Formats: sequence, C-alpha cells, structure tokens
Amino acid sequence: MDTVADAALEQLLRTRGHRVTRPRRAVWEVLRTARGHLTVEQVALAADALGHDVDLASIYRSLDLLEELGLARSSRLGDSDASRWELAHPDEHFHLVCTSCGEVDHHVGSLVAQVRDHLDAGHGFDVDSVELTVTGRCTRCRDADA
Amino acid sequence: MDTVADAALEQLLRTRGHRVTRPRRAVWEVLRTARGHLTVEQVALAADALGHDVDLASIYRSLDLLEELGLARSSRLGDSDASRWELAHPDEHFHLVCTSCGEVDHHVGSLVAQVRDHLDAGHGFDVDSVELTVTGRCTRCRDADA
DNA sequence: TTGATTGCAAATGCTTTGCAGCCGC
DNA sequence: GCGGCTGCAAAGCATTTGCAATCAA
Repeated sequence: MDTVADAALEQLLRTRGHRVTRPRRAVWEVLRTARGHLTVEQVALAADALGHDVDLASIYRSLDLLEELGLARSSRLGDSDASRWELAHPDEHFHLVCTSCGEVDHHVGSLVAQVRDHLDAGHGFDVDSVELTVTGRCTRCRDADA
Repeated sequence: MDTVADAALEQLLRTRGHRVTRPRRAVWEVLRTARGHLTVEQVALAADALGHDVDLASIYRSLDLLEELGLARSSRLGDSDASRWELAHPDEHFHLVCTSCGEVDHHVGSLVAQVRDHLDAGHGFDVDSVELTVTGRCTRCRDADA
C-alpha cells in the first residue's frame, strides 16, 4: 500500500479530468502489489483478495485508462490469447517467455534502445514503442530436463 | 503458381504423414502469392479469388499445420486482435507496424540475431524464437501530416 | 476400403457495449 | 444535482471443436 503512489494516481486522474473511483484504485493497487504479467482475470482475483469486488468490465475499462495515462502496459505474450498487463516501467526491457512453464521474465538491456536508435537514425520511421519478445526455455526448465 | 514450391509442399506433407488436400494447397498458394501479413479472413478471401472455396475452420487448421511444418509463421501485430500470417522467411527480420495506416513492413537487420547471441552467450535461456515488433508512424504517414 | 480431413454449425473464451442506477465532484 | 462510472447482462469476434460426409492413399 504505497500512499505516495496512490496520491500520484489520484492527482493524475483529476488532472486529466477523470474521477477517482473504487475500481481504478483497486486495479492500480493490484498492478503495484503483484508485479509481473497478469491476465485480466488474475487482476480481478487479486483485487478480490485485497477486498475489492470489481466487475470484469470495469477492470477492462480501468486498465485501458491506466494505459492511456501511461501507467500500465499490455502485451500479448506466449501463445495464450489473453492480454497480460504490467506496470509501465520507465526502463527499456524485453520479455522472456518460457514455453514449458509459462513463466515470463523481464530482461533489462540496451537492445531495445539500440533498435530505437537504429530506426531513428536513418530509416524515417517514427518509433513509438518497441516490443521485443523472446520465447524458449528458461534455465529452470532446461535443468529439469537434464 | 510456383510448381516447384508446390511439389516441395506435397513432398513435405507426405513425408510427415499428412495428406495433400485442396485446402492445404490453397492456403499455401495464397501465402506464396500474396506476400505480406494476412489475417485468416484475408487468406480465405484470397483463396476464394484464386478459385478455391475453403471453409474458415479448414484454413485455421491448414495454417496451424503449415506452421508446424515450419512453412508459415503467425504473429499478433498492432492493436488488432486477429492473428496475421506470413511465409516463414529464412532470414531474420522484424516488423514495423504503422499506427496510422496499419501498414506492416519487414525490416531485415542483424538486431534479431544479436538478441539471440546475447542470450545464448551467458544468460542460460534456450532461445526458440525472437519476435521484435516496432510500432510508430511510417514515412508516408508522417509526410502526409506535415 | 480406411481413416485422415473437410465443411458445417454450435460452442468457447476474451473483450466490448448498452443502459439503468450510483456516486464523485 | 449533474454527468461520468459502475455493474450487469447481452452482444461481438476470433478461434476451436464435434461430427457426419468426403476423399486421398
């Protein structure tokens, strides 16, 4: 329960002309607490566990809003067809998706920045975001096999 | 109509114990003819235009099979929720998705290979595939604005 | 002939939407 | 009190699946 971050959320919402509501607080709290990549359903369960009973539709709407505000980020990882959500990290990173256990890790590196620079430099493409996803087997699963 | 490629498909199918059927030929022909990133529905329309009336379910099944054989590749590009399919290119490349016109370009470069090497080298992650997607505005759309 | 494969239609699962009532401001 | 938001239920869409008929081998 980070009251500072909560205050920041509230202020940002108001500044942009949105209201501070229970579902929005709840989703924000979940995203901050349970870090990692959550499906919408997992967000709902987590919110429930925190004592907030929020409708799925409202969670979708809140997540979209947080994304619009630049606070959250969605991606389609692995082979699942459900979107996964995480906090919008300021640092560039990419995703490592394990095909065995489904685990998703962050990997911070300069590679994403390199791509950005490369394109900015001479290719005339106005880069908005770079999504780098690597699938394969994580160390743990590989060891488990051997 | 590349008869050589057709023959290759037929042989590969038989080698793997699959049958050579009308839907599979049709989907393969579409993927080879209309290059680019096609949704399943676009594949269906293209097949229709080529004189093959194939059911959507069969197209899904054929595409899955072609992917399993390493001949096709699917990806979730842009914000759309429909998968897009393309031929499995032997060369490493990444995707440039324009948020204005929706155009998807290939961009060949060594960056994808770099990621692979980087991870193979010291991070213990057994890389299977690397998916690098860049969203932003293409040259044409940017010029149109100015 | 024989069983893999197709076409059709129904089902599934994620996500969106319409709308009446509620609540932040 | 006003108007944005929520909750609920129904609708939308991409994709999958069950099954009888079909067709490649």
